[in-house]
Amino acid sequence: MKTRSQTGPKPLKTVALAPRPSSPKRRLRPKPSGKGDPRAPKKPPTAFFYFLEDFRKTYKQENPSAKTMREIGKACGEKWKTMTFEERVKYYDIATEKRAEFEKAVVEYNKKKDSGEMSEESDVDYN
DNA sequence: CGTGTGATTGTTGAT
DNA sequence: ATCAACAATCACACG
Repeated sequence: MKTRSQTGPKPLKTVALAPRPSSPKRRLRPKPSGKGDPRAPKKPPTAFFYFLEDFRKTYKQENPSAKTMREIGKACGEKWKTMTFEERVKYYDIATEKRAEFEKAVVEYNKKKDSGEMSEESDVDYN
């Protein structure tokens, strides 16, 4: 948290890493110009991400020289589609549980706000 | 030195 | 119903 304005936004995208046949800039991330809630529950990883977590380990073992997620991501996505529903269901189940927990966290998060942490910057821990 | 970018799909909120 | 944004992660580029 610091130097965000100091460093300034870097819209410079050096694509020298990987050639993009077509750059479908899918989603740009507009920076929250407003404020971010420090205790706002973030979205839980999707089933795909859990698969990634497991896949990364395997990929690293077979390819210790694995560069980064970008390469793994593609490999994962390709394999993910080849996986049968039964195999994917395993990860869906995990994600589903996490989502339930996530929703619960949101409720508590709202409670804290109701507690009195509405807009004062007091660093009091209500834990 | 710090941070933004890119790539993957799934989930969710908003309109 | 449909779009857009964000979730983890890591090498690399830029100021």
